[in-house]
Amino acid sequence: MEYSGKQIAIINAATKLFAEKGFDGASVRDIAHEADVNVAMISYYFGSKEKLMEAVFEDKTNNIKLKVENLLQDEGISHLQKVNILIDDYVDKFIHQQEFHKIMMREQLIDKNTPVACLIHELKKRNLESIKKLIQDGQKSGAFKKNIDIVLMMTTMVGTVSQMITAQHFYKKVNNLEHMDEMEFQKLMRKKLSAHLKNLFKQILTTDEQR
Amino acid sequence: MEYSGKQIAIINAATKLFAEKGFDGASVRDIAHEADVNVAMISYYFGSKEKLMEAVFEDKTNNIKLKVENLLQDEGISHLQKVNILIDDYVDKFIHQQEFHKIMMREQLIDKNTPVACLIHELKKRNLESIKKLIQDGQKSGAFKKNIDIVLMMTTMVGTVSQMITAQHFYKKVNNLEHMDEMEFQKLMRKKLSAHLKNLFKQILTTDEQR
DNA sequence: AAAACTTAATTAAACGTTTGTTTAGTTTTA
DNA sequence: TAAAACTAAACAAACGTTTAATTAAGTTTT
Repeated sequence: MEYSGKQIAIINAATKLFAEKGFDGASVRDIAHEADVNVAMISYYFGSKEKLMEAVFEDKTNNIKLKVENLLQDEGISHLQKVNILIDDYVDKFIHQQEFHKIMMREQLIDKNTPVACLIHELKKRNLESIKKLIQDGQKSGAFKKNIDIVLMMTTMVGTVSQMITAQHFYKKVNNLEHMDEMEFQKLMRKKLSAHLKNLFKQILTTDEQR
Repeated sequence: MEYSGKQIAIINAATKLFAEKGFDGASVRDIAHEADVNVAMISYYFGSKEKLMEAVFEDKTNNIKLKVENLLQDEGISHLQKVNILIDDYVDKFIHQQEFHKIMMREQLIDKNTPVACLIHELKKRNLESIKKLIQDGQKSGAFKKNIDIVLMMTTMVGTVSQMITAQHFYKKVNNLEHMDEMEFQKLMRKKLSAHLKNLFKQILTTDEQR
């Protein structure tokens, strides 16, 4: 789908306000004002507020797919290195698209089978399948141990990053990092999260579980 | 604050619907209908929808405080055992009060300094202080290693459990657990999460980080 | 103990806003 | 000059809240 300048402005304004206030909290007039267009343009271009949300999803999910497929083929790097690259990729994507990820978190909390919920479901399933392959490759080669609950492992990755973004003000405050500008702080978060998750994953994947 | 039967009904209805649909998504008429009371009773008893949300928080945060204070004094158990008890306690509270925790997650996503946001902030700060003591005790005794990023560790605990609850339908589906009834599935989640987090925390706290 | 009075609980209806969407008309573009 | 882009205004529906009237419960007076 090719979007005009105004349509892109609307999608970006919607992304910002849906992330800040939620779908019901952000009115179409808010969005139109933020995008600097007439209210009617939203219905005119997207049909409805609901459809606008779907357009946001179609637009933002294109840049969000993990680069795990190319990783699988690569034979020059170790299995653990592949996992580490995956972690870096995920953390990067999440931080650079915070707004959209916040929208995803909200939508997942809703107890309904909306079109958007299905999109998220498919996205997660596709990601999980790829990662499963990557882990199982490592298991076959003996680099990773058996009996890994991959879904639970992914839950920790997604959950840790989500929680960090959600509570970043809290993290800033308790660590006395309020002097930092936004860019600098994002870099720090990225670094800390990556190192932390790589450490955790190494333990999950390669160390024997204690019983 | 002592609440009458109807007031409790309103608070519980609000908790359910705020969790399902969010603050803006749940109308006062929805809530009144769910609680089987007249719409006007909400303003009559609580003043406003906003104040009702605050009442929900005051009511539900009373049963949510972690039992970490008593743990600190106890000298009969090891430092790692204390952490394990803390994990069990947290997982239990989260699963048994899913609805309220979903509300908390949503509220944390909002970029505003609402009274409710302050309540969450204080709750988290208090919890963090207690856990800090518990960890530092273990460090002084030599049971835990130095240089632990406690906030990051807590982010993983909170994040993993949150993510599991948020995406529990997904977890059910990919593990072919859809035949399970709700109670049985909650037991499984509780067990899996506890074991997983205990394993992770043991690594974070006692194993030397690889560099 | 009955009647009178007071306060609290409860209701249906109405209030003024704000909501998402549509209309009918105007301007711009090709 | 026909199609597309755009606008201000109007639309009905839903929103949170208030009102005015009624019922229930409790207290005081006779």
